[in-house]
Amino acid sequence: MARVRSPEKRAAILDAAVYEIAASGLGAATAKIAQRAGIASGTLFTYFPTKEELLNELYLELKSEVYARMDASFPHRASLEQRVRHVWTSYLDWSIEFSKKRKVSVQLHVSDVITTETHRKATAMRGAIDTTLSELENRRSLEGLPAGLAMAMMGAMQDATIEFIARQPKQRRQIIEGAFDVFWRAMR
Amino acid sequence: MARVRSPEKRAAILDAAVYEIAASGLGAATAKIAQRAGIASGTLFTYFPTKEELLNELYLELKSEVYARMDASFPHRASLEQRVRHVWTSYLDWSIEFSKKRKVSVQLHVSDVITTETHRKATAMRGAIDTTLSELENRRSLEGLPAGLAMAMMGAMQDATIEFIARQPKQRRQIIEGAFDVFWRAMR
Amino acid sequence: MARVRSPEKRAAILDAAVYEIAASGLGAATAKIAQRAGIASGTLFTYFPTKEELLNELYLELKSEVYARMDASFPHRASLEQRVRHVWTSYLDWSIEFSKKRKVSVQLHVSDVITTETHRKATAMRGAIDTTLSELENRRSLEGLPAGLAMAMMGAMQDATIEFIARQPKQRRQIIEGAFDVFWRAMR
Amino acid sequence: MARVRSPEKRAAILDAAVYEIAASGLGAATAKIAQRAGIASGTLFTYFPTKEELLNELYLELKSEVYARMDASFPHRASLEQRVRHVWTSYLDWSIEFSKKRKVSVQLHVSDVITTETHRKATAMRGAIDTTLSELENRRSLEGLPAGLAMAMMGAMQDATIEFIARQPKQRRQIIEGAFDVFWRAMR
DNA sequence: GATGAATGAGGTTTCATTCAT
DNA sequence: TATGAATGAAACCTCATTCAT
Repeated sequence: MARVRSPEKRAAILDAAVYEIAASGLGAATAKIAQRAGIASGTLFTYFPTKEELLNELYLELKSEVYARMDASFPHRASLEQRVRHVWTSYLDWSIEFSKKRKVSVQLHVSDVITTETHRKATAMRGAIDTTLSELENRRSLEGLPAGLAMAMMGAMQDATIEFIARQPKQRRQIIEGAFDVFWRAMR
Repeated sequence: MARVRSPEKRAAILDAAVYEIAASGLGAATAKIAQRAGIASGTLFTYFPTKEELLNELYLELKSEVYARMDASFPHRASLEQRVRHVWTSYLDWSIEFSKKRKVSVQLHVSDVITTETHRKATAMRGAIDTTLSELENRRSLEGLPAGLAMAMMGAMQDATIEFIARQPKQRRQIIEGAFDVFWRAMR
Repeated sequence: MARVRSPEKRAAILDAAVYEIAASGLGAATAKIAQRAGIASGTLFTYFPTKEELLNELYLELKSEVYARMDASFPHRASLEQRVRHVWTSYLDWSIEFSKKRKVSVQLHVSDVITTETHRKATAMRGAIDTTLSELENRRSLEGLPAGLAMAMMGAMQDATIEFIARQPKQRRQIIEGAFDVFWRAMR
Repeated sequence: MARVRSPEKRAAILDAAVYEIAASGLGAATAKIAQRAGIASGTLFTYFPTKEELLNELYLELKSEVYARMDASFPHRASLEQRVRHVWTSYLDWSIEFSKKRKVSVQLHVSDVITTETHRKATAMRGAIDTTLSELENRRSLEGLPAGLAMAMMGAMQDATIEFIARQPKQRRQIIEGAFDVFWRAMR
């Protein structure tokens, strides 16, 4: 049996990628990523055959991390509002705690490197959230609007909110709550 | 120093940049942009000293184009709702008509090439919209929330809406109106 | 030090090398050769310490195969013409049957990887053929010409012939015979 | 008007390519070729878009050089034998004088980088030689053999001859003449 | 002995920018 | 001013070989 591919190294590469991409954009050099991950430049390619694949995997990793976070303490039996509020809050908390990760996630989302297949996989990862969000969409207030719009709007409104929290970190809790109220009003 | 000789060439370069960046991302080669603009590769640098400046100017150009569009038929004396609805609708119309421009605008916004100075200039361009939007923000419903959040939310919600229109172009009008209702409910 | 454990594996590597080199030239990756041979990339180097050695061994293997083929049914007691014709025909038959092997053999011959030592060994392998060919060279018609020229010319003329057979495979026998007549005329 | 692509540089690249390929095979680095040609590594690609194109152009250049050499003092009114002898001798002279060029030409010919299109162009370059060679092929002695075989055989026999001249350069003239006699006997 | 992950030099090609023409 | 050839620093990726397992 030869040396075995180490999950630690894989994780180190993805971590390094977040750091470098946050700093230099998607053009970040694979060599720099490898260096920061503490491996030889060529080694990166035993874990990800091309840069493109690395980026796609990174996207999935980031998405899965947020979803895991939301699922963790999900209040399955709470009221719809409570559940939606949980999604709202936990995503914003994650976004602020790991702002580089969020930044990279957005860059990837906007770019053309993420394949439809990857987008599909990412969507499939939404566990408890999906149930909650679709419950939300069935409300009268969103009648006649395309499925998925509620979720998309939530994401969009969260993204808008984040920038303001970044500028006034001390008012974090207040902004998060206040913005949720705005969102919730829209959904009623 | 970018002494501008022919406004036509300048415009041609910006147009070409939109096309190429929409196709290949911000990494689009200046040489390709020049070629598409029908000029020699070196000439581009007579109009824009560096690629970075080109991108910043492009961003301003795109922003100014949207704002001009909104200002054009702005219903200055209409009700607040009517005026906000105008902003909402005219932006979405522009986004759909010039989807490449919007795509590029988003890419630029997310990336790090746009300087704070450029962002400042872009903000300063909002004419009639600004008055309307700040009127909106002064409402009780947004009390306690940071200034600018309403505008940011509108932008974010529009971006979310656009993707759904792209997927169901025939329901365009209905989605635009429905989504506005959602937005307006949030603002009340 | 290439302690040979399994002759089957060794043979598999050489076979795989023929295939890959025929497809991609001498630049064929050792890893691909190993893969096709059904072994791990590192194992290849247990059998051949360097790629260069592999290529040299491969050259000898191919040469020895042709010579073995010629020796197999060699008409030791036939007339000189009959014996030479046997060499001519059996080489061409082999070349057509194993065209990849011939192609690789030529590539190796032309390149600089084959050492003089290997060339020497290859020459030493010519068994019955050598006797026949030197008999041919002693004829008056080749007087004053360097030793070995007859054999070289035969090889050259065969190589020229092969391409025509490849293009008109149905006339194979006729071309082989006709070309031999041309060659034989040259030798008389 | 910008700087103009200089034929001298193009020639320098091709010359450098001959030198480097003769030394290291077709794997010769484009950077090394550029360096030897006295230009920046990137400049090479303004003259030849890819290495493959460079190699194809190089092949044509070498072929055209030989053919030009043969055409130069071609004895159009001499006997067939005299004309064929001219082709024979002038090619061998060129091969010996520019042995690196010949070596590279052979490497290219054997490899797979030369496209069929290039081969076609190369064939089309044979001027006076073609007329003479086809006259040769119409002789009774080659009846029933594929068109082009005579020319191919001549090439092959010349190649065989060259190696012997390389080993005994002092007997050059004698070997050239002797080998031609052998060839001519084959053609009668 | 067999495996395949790890290495890092080296390969081709691209690109923003400069500058001779 | 306009041109596009020239530059050389990266960029991504491949590969022969080593060596821990």
